[in-house]
Amino acid sequence: MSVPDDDLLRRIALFRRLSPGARARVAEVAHLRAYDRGELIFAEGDPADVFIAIVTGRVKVFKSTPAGKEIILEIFGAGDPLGAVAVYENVPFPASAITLEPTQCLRVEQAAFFRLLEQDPVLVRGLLSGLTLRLAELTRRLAELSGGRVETRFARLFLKLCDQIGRQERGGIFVPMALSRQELANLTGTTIETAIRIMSRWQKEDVVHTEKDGFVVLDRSALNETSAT
Amino acid sequence: MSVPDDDLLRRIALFRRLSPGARARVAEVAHLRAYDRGELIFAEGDPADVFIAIVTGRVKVFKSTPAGKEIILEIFGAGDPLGAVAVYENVPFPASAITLEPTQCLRVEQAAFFRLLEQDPVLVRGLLSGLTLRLAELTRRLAELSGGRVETRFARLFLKLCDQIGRQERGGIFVPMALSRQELANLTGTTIETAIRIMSRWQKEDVVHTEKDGFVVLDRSALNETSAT
DNA sequence: CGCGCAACATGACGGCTGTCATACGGCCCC
DNA sequence: GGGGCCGTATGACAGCCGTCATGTTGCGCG
Repeated sequence: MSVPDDDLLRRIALFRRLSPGARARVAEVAHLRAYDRGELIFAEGDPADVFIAIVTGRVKVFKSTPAGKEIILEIFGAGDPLGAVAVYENVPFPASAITLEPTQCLRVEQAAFFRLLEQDPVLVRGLLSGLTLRLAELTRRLAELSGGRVETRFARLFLKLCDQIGRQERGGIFVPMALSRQELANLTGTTIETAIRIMSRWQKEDVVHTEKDGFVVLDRSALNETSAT
Repeated sequence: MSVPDDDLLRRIALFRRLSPGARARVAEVAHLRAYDRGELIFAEGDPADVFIAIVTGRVKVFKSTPAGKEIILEIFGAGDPLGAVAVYENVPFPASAITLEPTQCLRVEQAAFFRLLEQDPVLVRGLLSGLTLRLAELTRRLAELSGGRVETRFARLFLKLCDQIGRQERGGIFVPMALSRQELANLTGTTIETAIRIMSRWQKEDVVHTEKDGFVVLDRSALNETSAT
């Protein structure tokens, strides 16, 4: 654990708008921590005694279904906060978080986090804004999950990935995120076999190619058609 | 539209904890409005220029899926706020709201609502708490929707209704909420036909009976077993 | 190099469930 | 009373998709 500098704090959405003085106060109580790929940051039910934000890397937040399978609620990247709400409301984490890549996180102990919130109403407002976005995203996914076919959900997932992190590269749109078939299945609420079947067919039909470090979307219009079904 | 009294304001969770003086300020800017059953309060995409809270009655909040069907996100009752986040963030309503029964709502114009928020940090904190609960509920439903069978979701829905508003009555647990088959389908993310099939079978097997003004759960243990599948 | 493990791949099979079609009872309104 | 509409009910049928089973490929490791 080391002390973060101001430049690093500015990378976190929640702290970016703070005055330099306020960020200095944050720096005093924040600690950096590095995680390996696949490392558990917190588990569902753990007491939320620390606020966490991602500096570099990516993290999947997931929840176990009553049947014991897991469903990925969201994939967070640099700048996103983790479990902010749980800390604020002092309730256990409602989901688990595991790194998808080597990841650096910024951590603030609960008591110190509360002191920061009291001093800066801007932070509370920031929390509310972030929550709003998540809520909208979750309702969208809820509407999507119900009733559609799995292939439709896959198409929409990849279209979203393209828009968020895709770059024109390798003869298509390269999505630099390595996700296993199992993780794709958990993102779309299906089984690994179905995920494999769809991805295999798309590989053959040159719609989406799987590579070591991500995916290449070759036929975006095909995805658009499928997503409209 | 009429001016609400303090007793009525205390029924709304968000205002209950305010000081009497603060509540008086709320009363000055709030208006009451009555809705018939089945009346639209606001529609997805409408500008969120008014804060609304339910005084009496029940309201379904729903969203349209890409395929054009509707899925009920939540059913709100007395004391619950409606679209608070949208007003706060000044974004269009992300979903629609329609009354399930004759309903009385309290309305505060956007500008006045912002002034209240500035004067009372307690209100902001209250908004955040409410959001947290909704977020948790939505993630739970998201996990539930993915992968389970429809009958399982029905069982869990009725178990939840029992816990929330059920009373020991009519030889079972009476749930005083009249929901059509279509609404049951929208709550569980299925079609009306499947909803009818399940409810018809449960009627024959004396698990759940449908009545004019709600449902009677006769065999709670059967629901428990089904929900475990 | 052989072993073992994890991820990926493919086929068979069955059932849940969505879709289509039809019918019945209650209610409002003319 | 008759007609139309809405909600409920029931059956036939197809197909997606979950489950089970079996192979293949790639990688780390001794």
